[in-house]
Amino acid sequence: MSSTSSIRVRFAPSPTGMFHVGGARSALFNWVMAEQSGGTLVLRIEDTDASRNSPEWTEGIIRALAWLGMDGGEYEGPYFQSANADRHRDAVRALIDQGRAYYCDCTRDDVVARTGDQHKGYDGFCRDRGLGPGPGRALRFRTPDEGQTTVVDLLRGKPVFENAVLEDFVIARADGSVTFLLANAVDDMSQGITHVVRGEEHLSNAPKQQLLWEALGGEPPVWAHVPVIVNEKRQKLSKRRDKVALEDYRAEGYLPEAMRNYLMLLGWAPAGDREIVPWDVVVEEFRIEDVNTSPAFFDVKKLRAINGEYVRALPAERFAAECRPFLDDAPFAYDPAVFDRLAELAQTRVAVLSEIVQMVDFAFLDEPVFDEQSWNKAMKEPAAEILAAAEDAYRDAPWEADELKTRLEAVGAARGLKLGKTQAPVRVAVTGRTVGLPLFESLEILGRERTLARIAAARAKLASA
RNA sequence: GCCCCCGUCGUCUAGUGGCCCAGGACGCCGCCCUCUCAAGGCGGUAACGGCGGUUCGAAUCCGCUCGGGGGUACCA
Repeated sequence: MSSTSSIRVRFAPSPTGMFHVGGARSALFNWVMAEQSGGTLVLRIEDTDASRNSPEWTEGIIRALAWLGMDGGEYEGPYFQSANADRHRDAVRALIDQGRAYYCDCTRDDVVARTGDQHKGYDGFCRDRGLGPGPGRALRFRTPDEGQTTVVDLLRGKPVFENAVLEDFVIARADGSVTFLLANAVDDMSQGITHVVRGEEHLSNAPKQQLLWEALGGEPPVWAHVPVIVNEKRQKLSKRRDKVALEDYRAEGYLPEAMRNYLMLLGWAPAGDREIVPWDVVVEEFRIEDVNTSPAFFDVKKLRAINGEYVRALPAERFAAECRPFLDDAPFAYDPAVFDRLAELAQTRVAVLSEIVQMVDFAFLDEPVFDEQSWNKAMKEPAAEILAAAEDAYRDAPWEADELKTRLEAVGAARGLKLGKTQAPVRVAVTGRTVGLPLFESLEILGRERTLARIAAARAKLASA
């Protein structure tokens, strides 16, 4: 991207549902392009379908973009497509005057009845009927009968579409409202958009919109249709069947930096064997023309791994701070000072922030959770004996991790057991689980009184079983 | 059906005629470290969809074929 040309890109979501990862990736691609070229990113909310829009979705989009790093200062807008109705109407008027649009009273059923195919598109029935405006009449764009439309696409070369196979598509509904194809093109035109970067599902719209640009006297933009993101069955991610809401990932404790990094990796890679790269490196090195042209699978496992990298790289106090919202939602009250000590032990063990809760809950719950599997696994012979000995050994021990470890080691050694075996019943008695934070540091933080009480409780339970 | 796009390990990718009997990462497996689990270290598993060309030489170029996907709405 030359720095002299001032490019204008846009992200144009429709507020019809939860903001999803596919949209996030499109937004990111556009943002990077604007950043690296010194150009402008325009945010336009495409709210022309009143029946499916809702203000809450618009707020969700803006909130999600902010989470990803795009606050109001990163883009121009938001503009609302519904506010451009005058311009849309003018464009429609111009098309009618030019004879490029005509009225049509066919219903979907009429068309299907004639063509016998649910997916065949409009058959041009009303092309030359000379219908005027009226109830039940939509306005269609008359596509050229011959010639071809070549779409210049940064990722796909120059796909050529025969104009003859482009159907006469609807530009204004019977109620007068305009459709996506028209509104989107007119807004791009009037907002001076130079590069349209969007999902591949729009590729077949490009020739239609380009025809509109040309009919309206505009110089068509450069297109870049990025591949769709797919699920494990290699189908486009769907809000219905796949987990795609960005908000869900945020709520689980994925970091925006990690999500951003991962999303950029879908179809693109920095030079060299690098994957974890800070945003400014992405801005510097990303080239839209290098984006892969084949669909990419949204792999949560990989996202999780990358998130883990970012979590571990966090300064300790920031890690603790990021964890706090998850603890606030947990079913117990916690002492921040105690938590800070535990956080240090937990940081390498947490890949997704929400996991922090079960990592530290033992320290804040009155009694540890009861996990049957853990209990059954650890409380086998000679668990009762070990617990009894541990209780004795700890009763007057200096309350310090190393000392606690040494004493339990001795308990095990007396029975020919390694620490790995000996610690299991103590761990389950105190934390409820077989896996968790380093045990002796945990005990030190928990304190003598509660540790002994829990060991005693476990012994009692074991005895009564 | 028609139009368009796509095809390297299970996954995300590197690779633009020789550096590739294909590199990295995630996953998976094993070993080391180790109080559990992680983290970390080391090692392993595993791919150019197929067939024909072009070329001294092809993952890279061409053709065909097979496979996958997107679109085909008075949704966006």
